[in-house]
Amino acid sequence: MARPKEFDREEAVKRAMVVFWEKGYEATSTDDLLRAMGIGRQSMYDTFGDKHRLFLEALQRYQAENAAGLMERLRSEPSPLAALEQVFLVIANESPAERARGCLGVNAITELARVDPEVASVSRAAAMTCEAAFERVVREAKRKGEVRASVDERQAGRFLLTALQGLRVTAKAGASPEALREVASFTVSGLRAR
Amino acid sequence: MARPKEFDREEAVKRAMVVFWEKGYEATSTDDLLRAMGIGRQSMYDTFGDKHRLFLEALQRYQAENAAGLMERLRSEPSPLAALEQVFLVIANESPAERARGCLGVNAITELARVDPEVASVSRAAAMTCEAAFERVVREAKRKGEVRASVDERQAGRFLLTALQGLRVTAKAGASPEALREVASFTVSGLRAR
DNA sequence: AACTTTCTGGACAATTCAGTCCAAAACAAG
DNA sequence: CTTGTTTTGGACTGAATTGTCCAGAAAGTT
Repeated sequence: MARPKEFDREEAVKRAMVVFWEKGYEATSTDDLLRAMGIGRQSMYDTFGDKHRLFLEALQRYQAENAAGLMERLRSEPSPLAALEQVFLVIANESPAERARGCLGVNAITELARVDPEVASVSRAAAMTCEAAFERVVREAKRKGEVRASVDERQAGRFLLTALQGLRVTAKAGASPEALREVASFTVSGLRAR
Repeated sequence: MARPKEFDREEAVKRAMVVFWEKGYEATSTDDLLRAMGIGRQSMYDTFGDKHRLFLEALQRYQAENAAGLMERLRSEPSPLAALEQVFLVIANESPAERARGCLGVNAITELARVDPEVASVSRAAAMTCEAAFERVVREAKRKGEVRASVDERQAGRFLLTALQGLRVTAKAGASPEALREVASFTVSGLRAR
């Protein structure tokens, strides 16, 4: 055996993730990444391969964390519909800096999905996970009578993911917190039993 | 007087627009642009200033055309709600290449709004125009009894723009036409009077 | 303590980038 | 046809890009 790495791999990916998140893939230089990760050039290439591989790893980590956060929030309230609304309201209540950052998943899709099959594949997998989570919540909400029985659960799941991505774009475009809150409430209210 | 330009300015912007649309801002090189526009380097710099100015002009032209298309489609059906659904269904019915291209407006927001005030400003203006158009249609739909009277028109307008942007992201992520159609219908059905 | 393996950091190479310069060509007006 | 102005295209520049090389340092193993 020999000398162990001086840096923490997880921590390094996390820091690279933030840079990609804020600047996008193309606009991020390897120097940006090295400075943020606090490691040397060779260490980066040895450990992660190249910029593209590092990006994929950062994206996957983001999607995993994001999905976990989503599911936790969906279980945080006794009322499924209230939890759902909470998921959307969280975006409206973020700090201006966080809202401007947007969603790394959405950013990756719009910047790269067209020409990068690996990014497209990771994004599709993450989308299915989120849709399924939304679908479960809608089913539960129907069971509790919060959502009309006529609502198709799968369609609703897909709709909710689309609405969430749209809200991320709207937030990044600079919409006010009040406007975002209105959209959040409106989105959920479309499902509500009346 | 002296020698007139050999190329058509409008046509050149249109071609540049397509390149930015397909590749994004950072990933587009000036050479890409010159080849697509079919003009020389100096002509481009003389006529448009620089890459950034050219992008802004292309983005503004896109937003103008996009808004005009949206309003036309919103007036294309006797039923406001049917016209609204049409707006969303059009995306689902585009060719795979068109769906993968996404929306230049959305792409510009996610790639640049955070660091480019001019892009942010153009995007906000376009958003207001679209929201207003949606708001008018919702008002008309309420008048005709297609939409519940309890629906707030402004909120609905904002919601619809967000949903449209989300659909553009979902489409770019590779969702099937059927899935997109479902989301389109579901989005509109949330407003429908029952 | 010696040896072997791995990590590290700085220098380096080859492209590629946006933007400028300049000379020659094209065109309108007199 | 001459004159004056503008366009045009190719060569050029300096900076920035990603990725490699190499020598020395650090650590585990025996």
